[in-house]
This record gives sequence, structure tokens and C-alpha cells, in this order.
Amino acid sequence: MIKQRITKSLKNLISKYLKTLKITGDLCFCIETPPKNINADFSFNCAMLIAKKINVNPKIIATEIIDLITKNIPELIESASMAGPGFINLIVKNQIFYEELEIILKKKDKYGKFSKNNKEKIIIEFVSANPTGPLHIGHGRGAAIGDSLARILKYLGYNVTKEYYLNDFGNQIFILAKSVEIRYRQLKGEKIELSKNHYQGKYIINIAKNLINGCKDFNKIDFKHEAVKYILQTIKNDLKNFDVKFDNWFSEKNIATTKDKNDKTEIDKVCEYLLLKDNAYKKDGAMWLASSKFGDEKDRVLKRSDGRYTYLASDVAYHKNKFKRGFSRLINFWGADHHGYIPRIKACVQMLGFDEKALNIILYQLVSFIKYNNHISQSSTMSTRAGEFVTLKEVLKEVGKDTCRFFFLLRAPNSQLEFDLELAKKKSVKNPVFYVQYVNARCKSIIKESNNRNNLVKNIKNINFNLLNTEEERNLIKQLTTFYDTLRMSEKTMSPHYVALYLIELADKYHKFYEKCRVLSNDINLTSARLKLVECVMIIIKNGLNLIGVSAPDKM
RNA sequence: GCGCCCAUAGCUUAAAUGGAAAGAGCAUUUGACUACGAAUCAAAAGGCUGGAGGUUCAACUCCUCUUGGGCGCGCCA
Repeated sequence: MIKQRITKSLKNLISKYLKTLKITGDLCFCIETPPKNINADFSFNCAMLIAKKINVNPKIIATEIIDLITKNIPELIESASMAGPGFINLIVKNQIFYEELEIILKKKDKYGKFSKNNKEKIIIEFVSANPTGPLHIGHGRGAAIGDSLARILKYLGYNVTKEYYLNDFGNQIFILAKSVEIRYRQLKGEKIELSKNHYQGKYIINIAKNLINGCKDFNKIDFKHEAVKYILQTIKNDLKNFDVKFDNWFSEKNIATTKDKNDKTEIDKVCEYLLLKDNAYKKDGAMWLASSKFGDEKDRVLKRSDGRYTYLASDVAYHKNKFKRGFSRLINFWGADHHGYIPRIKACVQMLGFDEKALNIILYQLVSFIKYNNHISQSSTMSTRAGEFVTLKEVLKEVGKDTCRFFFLLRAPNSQLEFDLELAKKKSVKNPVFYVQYVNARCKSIIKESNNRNNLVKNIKNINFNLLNTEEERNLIKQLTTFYDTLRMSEKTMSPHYVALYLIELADKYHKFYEKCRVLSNDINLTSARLKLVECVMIIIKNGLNLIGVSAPDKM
């Protein structure tokens, strides 16, 4: 947390400086990491901002600030210099980095964990795939991103609940049940065909076979119940193999059918509330949500003229239920095909009396896959109804959980991605995830070897980190100390891909260190300092991998 | 037709409230294992950030237009 420390000192310094210039008001500046080709630890642009305010040459301001820095905080800053149009570049004292290593060693797997008790209750809803078919790789992407963000926010001290909203009610379940029933009757020898609207996937036949093997009397079979039960089980298995665990499974059927003592469901009640507040009205025999009042392009039906509620009605009740359970921040991961749905659900949140900002909807772009027909590749989108998709299960079987999760996390949610299964299989040989995991394996090897050598270093009491003064060591240490900043970055942007990218960079710094700086040598003091550094690397690598749900094996 | 998202090296892509010379990996070429694991390292090559304007001291980033892709526009979910 070096960045925080330096920012604090600089803000003090600058605010005093602003007073001497008689500038009032807050100057919003923050320190940044300079581009890689610049030789500096941090840089900041406040000289340019001040210069603009009082209309003087930024270079004059920069010179004065540099003077202040060198005079006032020499214990933090080794040197400060001006560059380009008025940037101030800082090189931090090595001692500050060494102190951070001590903290890593002390806090171990709690390094970077936010220590203060943060009471904000967050609910993250993700995957929520309809129980009408197996999970495909698109769901896998949502699962990897959502689960990883949940882990990161938890680490940063939030009270996080992971939830799967199960659409086990409504029209699609009816169609699913019908599809299974037709397959069942086909297997029994009846001449009957599926229509286009029915689910075409082979798994439907499996469900039907299962029912026949169960030897139930046809008239006693509840096809809805059996189909959902079977599919839900496969979904749960897939998620388990993907290391995704939900705290709660929230059933739509439950919210739609459970009645209170006045014979009303939560949906009934929320619709009544909306009517009362004039945010819903009746027209053409249906009930409408006045979502256009809050920015939606038109009003939407809540209750059809035949008396059945729409999916939207369930969703309003569901979101109200989330607030009712005490969550102050709602994070929803949705596939990008749902983007049109955002205005109406944001409208609902406001109608229910909450700040629209309390609901964060993160869209991830859909995954398409490359289809190989007679060696001609062709991009195709997934459709559960048509039975065209690549399942998460088969990808997991081919490339494994670690590679699969890492693959999804290398990209920002908003980037479109084409999944080439053939390539994924090949990539398993040379893959960034192994590059990162290899760091841990190498570290472990060194520790093991040092134990074999009578470990003289164990007798050294005072570790002298000053001996770690090569370029490779400094780069490695610096990278270790930005772990916390990376987590904050992920929090701010709600995107865990920064952690994956950070780990690759850390691995890069480590492998370079490994080549240049031999850890075990005759110099006992140097050896012990480097062994401690290796220990720090293992702590951070394991921490980081754990936050994105990837394992850190000792041997590969 | 209207709306949302995307376009960066041959491929997959990164880039912090606008900041310095746009970073990686794969593939290609060339070097390095008798010392802690070569799943590694060192080096070469590869870019008018789809195109055209504009705002700014400064644009991959913001605005307008345009081209090409993805998605959405139901009393479906």
C-alpha cells in the first residue's frame, strides 16, 4: 500500500502549496503508474492542473513542487524529476519497498485484505441460466467473472452473498416439460414429433430415458418437476467442477406461488404497491408498468389480460426481495443480449424507492463458437432451444478448470469473444495459466532444495533486505507491492480481469529474477534475503490465483 | 427503421477521471540448460489504434459523421 502512503504525503504537501498560491477549492489529482518506458515508480500531473488554473507555465510549477518534495519528504522519495509537458516523476526509496516486504511476510494470506469491518452488504447475482438445458461456455464466462469478482470484494472486506436466480416457473418450463414428454412417448413407440418450438437438444432424450428406467407410470409423471430436477442437478455438478459455489439459490417458482395469510404472493403485493403509487396502471385488460416515466422507451406489461404475470413482474418482486433482505448494493451479471432490459429494471428500482445507482448491471459480451463442418470453420452463436452450443462440461473435460477460468478472465467482460475449442485444446500446452502456476512450482523447488542443504539460513535472525538491489529484484518487489492497487482497480471497474493480468506480470518479473539472481549461494546473508523474497512471491501468487479460483500446485 | 456494444501487430488481446515513445502472449526468426525445474530467459521482426472530421497543451480514450461485425426492440423468458 505504498501508493496510498505516498498519495497521502503528497496531498498534504500540495494543499499547503496551494495556500501559498492563494488557490482555493479542491484540486483533484492522483498519482499514477507511468508508462513502462519511463524510469519512475510513480508520476503525477498536478503541476499541469495548477498551471491551467492560474495560467502560468506548468514547468515553473513543477520545479517548485519538486523542490518541496525533496525538502519535505526525503524519507519517502529518492528523487523527483520533471518530464514531458510538466509531469513529475518519483522514484521511491528502496527502504519503503523493503518495509512492504516485511508486511507481506507478517500478514501472509491476509496481505491486502481490508482490515476494517465493512458493513456494506452486497448481493452478486450471476449465471442464473434457465434450467432448460446444460450450461454452455457463455454461462461459463459469466460464472468465472461473477465468482471471481465476488471473491475479490469479499477479500476487500465486503459482506458478499452469491446468488443464482432460478427461473423454474413460467412458459419455458412448460415447453421443456412438453419436450420431455414427447421424447418419452417416442421412446415408448408412439409416432409423435417435436415442433420447432420445443427443445431439440439430445439431453432431453436422456431425461426421458431416465424416466423410463425409473419405471414410473406415465400418468403419474410430473414432467415439469422431473425435467427441472434433472437439469438442475447437471447445472450444479458443472458449477461444482468449475469451483463456483453459490450461497443461495433463489427460486422464481417460490416467489410466484408462495402465499401469505391474505392469500397473496410477493408478486401480487409488489404490483399492488406499484398501482397505489401510480407507477402501474390498467389498460386493454392488462396491467402495465409505467417504466417510461423513468427513462425506458415504453411501458411494459406486468400482468397479461388472461391474468398471468409476466417474467418482469417476477423480476420486480425479486429485486424488491433483495432490498428487503438488507442488501444495499445489487450487482447483476447479465449476458449482453439482455441489455435492452436494463432501463425497465432500473426504473423498477426507483419506483421501489431506491437509488438507481444501488443496482449495478454488468454486461458480458456473448461467447460465440467456431463450428467445424468438413474442416471449414464458421462462427456460430449458441441457442439452447435449437440445441446448438458448446457445453461448459465438455470444455472443462478438454482443458481443465484452471485453464478455462483463466481464459475467461484474461478479457474484459465487454470484449466479444470467439471460442475455438480446437485451439483451446492445443493451448493447454502453452498457456498463460501455466506461466503463472510455474512460478509457485519454482518457488517450492527452491525452498525444498534449501531445506536439503542443512538450511544454514535458518540461523540468520536479521534479514537484510538491503542486499536485494539488482534491477530484477527491485522490479519484482515493486510488482509485489501493487497487489492491493490491482484489487482496488478490479473493485472500481467491477472487472476481475486486472487480477489475471497482474499475475502474468508478476510471473514475468519472477522468471526474470530467477534467471539473473541465483537464490541459493554461499553468501548466507544474500541467500536468506532472497529466500524471504521467494516466500513473498509465493504468498502473493497463491493469494491472487485463489481470488480468481485457479489452483497453485506445488508440482506441475 | 430505432437503440446498446465492439473494431488496436498475421491471430488472441492490454492500456487507470484524456497524459509521455500504444504494452503483452501466440505464431515466425536467432541465441542460452555440467548450479535452485528450459512449462524458463535473452534478442529480432511485426502498428497511421477500421475511415473522415472536431474538441484539447495532450485523444485508443470525449463529440459528430461513416464502414464492418455482435446483440436487442413480444401481453416470450
